[in-house]
Amino acid sequence: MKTAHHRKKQPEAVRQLLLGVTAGLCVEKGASGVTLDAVAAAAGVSKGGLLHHFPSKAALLDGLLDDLIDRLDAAIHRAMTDDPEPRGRFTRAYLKVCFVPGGMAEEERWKAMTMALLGEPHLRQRWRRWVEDRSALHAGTDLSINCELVRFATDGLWLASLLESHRLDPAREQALMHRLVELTRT
Amino acid sequence: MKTAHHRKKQPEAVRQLLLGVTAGLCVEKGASGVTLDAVAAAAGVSKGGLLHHFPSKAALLDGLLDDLIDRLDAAIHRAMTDDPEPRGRFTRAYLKVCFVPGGMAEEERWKAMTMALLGEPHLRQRWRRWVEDRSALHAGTDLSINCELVRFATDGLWLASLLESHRLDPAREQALMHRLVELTRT
DNA sequence: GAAATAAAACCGTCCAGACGGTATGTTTCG
DNA sequence: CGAAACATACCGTCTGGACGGTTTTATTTC
Repeated sequence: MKTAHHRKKQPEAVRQLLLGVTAGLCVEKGASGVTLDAVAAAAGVSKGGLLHHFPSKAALLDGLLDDLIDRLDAAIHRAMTDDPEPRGRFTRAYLKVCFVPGGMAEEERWKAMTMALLGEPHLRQRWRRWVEDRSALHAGTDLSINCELVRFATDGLWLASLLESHRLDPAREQALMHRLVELTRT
Repeated sequence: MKTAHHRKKQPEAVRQLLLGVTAGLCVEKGASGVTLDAVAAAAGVSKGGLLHHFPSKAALLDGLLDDLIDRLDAAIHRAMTDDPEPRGRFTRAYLKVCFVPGGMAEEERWKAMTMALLGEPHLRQRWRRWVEDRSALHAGTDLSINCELVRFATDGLWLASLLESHRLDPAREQALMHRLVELTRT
């Protein structure tokens, strides 16, 4: 790829591209399909270039997690400020961000990340930390049994979409969402 | 089957051992830690021996899934026959099997399996088939929104235990379970 | 403001080790 | 014996990543 030399350099764009390609590859070919060669090739970058942005494979996955946690935090925060009712606010935001179309735009990447997460003990721990932190942070408003239930159901729904399990029809999904939101208010 | 005197080799036992070791390795070292060499070493068997029982790595993982699906079906069936109430019977059994201590003894192996499942598109599809089949099979008794909700929550709970997220205290867990069972009856 | 210099953003190659798998023994058991 | 249950040795490929070069961009200097 000779043109790469003469192209205008946009390191941040390349970085994002690499993360996106990593995520996509993870979904399509599975966790074992994520190799430096494959990522570099799919992104139209040499392996050396890839290793310039992320000095190791672990750094690449860590970078992906960092990026996505930031986005998730931002999306949740956005959803929470739109919600006047304090009780169960975080739980509703969590639900909304995960499943309302515009909530979390990068669904594909999250799928990928979840897979890598479950596969790699190190990432698993980092994720666990995030969950604990957020849980403690919103203990004041989202501690009820029902809220906890809703959050677990959200995770379950999420897992189902990840596994591409039986897609329930939209009407039913709508009803389920409504019921879940309802539960956060009791 | 067991003539303790002259039976030195117990191929079936070795087979089970290999599956167990595979599962354990997957949990401890992550999906990438599952290599034929590692499995063979951890089981105290040569790689040739391992490949005698499972002619390929894919066959090993498939075998693990087969084995666990059989166990899951059996456990669910057992739980269902103990339940007099038809409505939501399957959902309650699903919940019980996943979280009552004696329900599903092989928790470690299920954790491993889920990871491998999410990582490998092929296994993902096989699992999806199982979910669809069971869902259709019990459509008569477990079709309500609440049942679906409970099943999703079960998956979420299970995912949390997989990630070793914040272990909620037993009393709270008990309350949550009670609430979930309650929901299956409405 | 242009030349000089530093630094960042890449490329292409090579390699040591790991990995899945084969091919070929050797022991054990019915 | 003969087949199943293992072990040993080995091979081709792939993978992570180290390394040295080249080109683009930013900064300083005069």
